[in-house]
Amino acid sequence: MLKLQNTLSNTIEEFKPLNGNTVTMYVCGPTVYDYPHLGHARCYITWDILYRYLKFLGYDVKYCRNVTDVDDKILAKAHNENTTAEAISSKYYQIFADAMKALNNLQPDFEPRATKTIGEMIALVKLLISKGYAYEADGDVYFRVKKFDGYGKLSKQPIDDLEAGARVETSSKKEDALDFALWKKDEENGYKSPWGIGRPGWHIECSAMSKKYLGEQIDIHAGGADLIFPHHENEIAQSEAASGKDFVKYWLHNGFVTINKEKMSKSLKNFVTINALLEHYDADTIRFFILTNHYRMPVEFNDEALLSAKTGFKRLQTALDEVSSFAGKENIVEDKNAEEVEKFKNAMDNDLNTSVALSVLFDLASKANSAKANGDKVLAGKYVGTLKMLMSVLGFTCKKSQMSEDELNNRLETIKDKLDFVEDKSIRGYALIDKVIEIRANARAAKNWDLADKIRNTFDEIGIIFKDGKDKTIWLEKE
RNA sequence: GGCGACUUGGCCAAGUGGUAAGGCAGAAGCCUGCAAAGCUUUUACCCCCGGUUCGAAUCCGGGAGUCGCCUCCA
Repeated sequence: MLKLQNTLSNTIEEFKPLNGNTVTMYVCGPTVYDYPHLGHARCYITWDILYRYLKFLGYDVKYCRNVTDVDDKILAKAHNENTTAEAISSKYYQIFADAMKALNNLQPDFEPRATKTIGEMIALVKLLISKGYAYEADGDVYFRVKKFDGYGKLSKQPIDDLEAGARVETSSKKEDALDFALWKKDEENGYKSPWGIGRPGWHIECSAMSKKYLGEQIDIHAGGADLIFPHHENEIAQSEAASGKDFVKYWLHNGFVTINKEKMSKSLKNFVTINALLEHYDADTIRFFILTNHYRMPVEFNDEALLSAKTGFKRLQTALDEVSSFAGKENIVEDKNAEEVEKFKNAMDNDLNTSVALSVLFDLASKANSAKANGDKVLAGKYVGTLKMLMSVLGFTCKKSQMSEDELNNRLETIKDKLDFVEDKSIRGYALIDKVIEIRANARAAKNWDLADKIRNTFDEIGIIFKDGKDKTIWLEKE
């Protein structure tokens, strides 16, 4: 039985979808005006894993992750770069989408853009006005916070303390300092509405898109913990005031990535972009790094941690590759009833305890390696098949990247003068490597260690390593 | 000031009352012509002080330290 920590109750609750086997899940997506950083990666990897795990459990999941493409920052950037908001948001949406793909996050079932949902937002604002929860003021529309009884129930903020807070934006247009904007007058960049030309407020976007794609009541709404207040609090107010029903059954929030113990963020300028990180570490390493910590805990970024993750993941990858090759395709089977799968599910069921889930993968890798060492292909295939299945549930690519033949030939070119031990000079690419392995195998059989070592050293120069197995030698790209 | 979270071995980390998973790093051994990979073994007075309990890293109280939200923020 899956259990998840619900921010609303601040307790771990059993997960029971509202409607049978269907799960509706909404995640607050990015505002596309800049490069996404590791903090975004953590958030979207976390919820990607929830999506994958729910599907693994057999649920029919409808996953919606919006794109906020109408926003002050987008407009400001467009102004600075002398272009349109559309150009800015399209550019950064594409960068975001590429990053998600590079990280091996699954595509959500719906990925609506705010600018395509304006009609629904206007309808929702109209409804709130008609119910007395909102009011127009000189082209703006504000939500009447004190009219909504449950305000503060998610963030546990006593409304009096909020009011006392000095940092709440005041405006002479508002009836009350706590009221927040549903619609803002903007005659330059706005859309037609009953209140004149303007733009939607940030919070109404998610309420409208969630309602349009998933319905008035949904199972899961997730996002970074920094969205709890005011964003999610305001979403609750808008959606529940409009529908009169509970908006979300389970509110889930992920912790931050920190750097020098401080939250990684745009404003502190202490962020590392996903693209920059991918230049040094592969997607599996980044995912592994994220999964070593529980999703609600902070995770501290530094190179030592990434290096540790890289080595750790490599152990799983090596087991997967080498044991698969040993066992042979016919022996690799997924054993869904294996005790390790049971342990994995127990861990994931416990509020997505991915660090324990990872320990199950190491257990399987270890058992697979041992089976290989004992020459048991059937057992090795069983363990490695199960390992592969569970790695896929966690969203690892499980693909080793083989060097392209062109790249290989480029590298071979730089050592061509040292390949005098290959008689046939016409062979190139992968075939040449195979030939070299054969020559080296013969040299080793003849105990010609000088030649065997010379070959290995020569290829080491171009970043290619030979690993001598029991009955065959394989080559790898050095990292 | 209000609300919330965290403090476990050299580093990271799990642990939801019964005596400390796992990973990285280190050490020893086995295997291998050597190397790589792998296998085996190996290091914890759980921030401090009280309390509850037969028994607490786990529950309660107090203290110290760290962080987050309360403003755009994943």
